[in-house]
Amino acid sequence: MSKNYIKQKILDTIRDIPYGTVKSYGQVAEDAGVPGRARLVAKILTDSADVNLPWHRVLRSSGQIAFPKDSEMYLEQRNRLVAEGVLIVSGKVKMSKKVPDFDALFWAPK
DNA sequence: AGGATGACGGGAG
DNA sequence: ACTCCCGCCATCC
Repeated sequence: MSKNYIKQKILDTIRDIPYGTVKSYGQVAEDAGVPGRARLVAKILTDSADVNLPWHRVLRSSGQIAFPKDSEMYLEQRNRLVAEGVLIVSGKVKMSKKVPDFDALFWAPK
């Protein structure tokens, strides 16, 4: 189990996140076979500027975007998520895979 | 060598 | 919802 093998595994896991859905750093780590290594996932994202990588589909377990609210990256990530139709309420993405109900959609702040 | 720092997480109060 | 606090571990002073 080389260091690169794990890195590759994590990148693959991120690439496999379906369009319009999200996963937390911890979930990615777990699915990649390295539970408890959320920080490693973040680190790998930091130094992989791969354009084909859906980095915007990875968020905190709380559903929050990991960047400061006013940062460039924050806006970029938020825009990409919205573009994929991901529902965001009060700055938090709905982590549930369940389809949001009518009320949630109707009352969601613009 | 040792302390501080992260695109983090979970538990306790 | 919010604050501390600790586990985690690669990196950087």
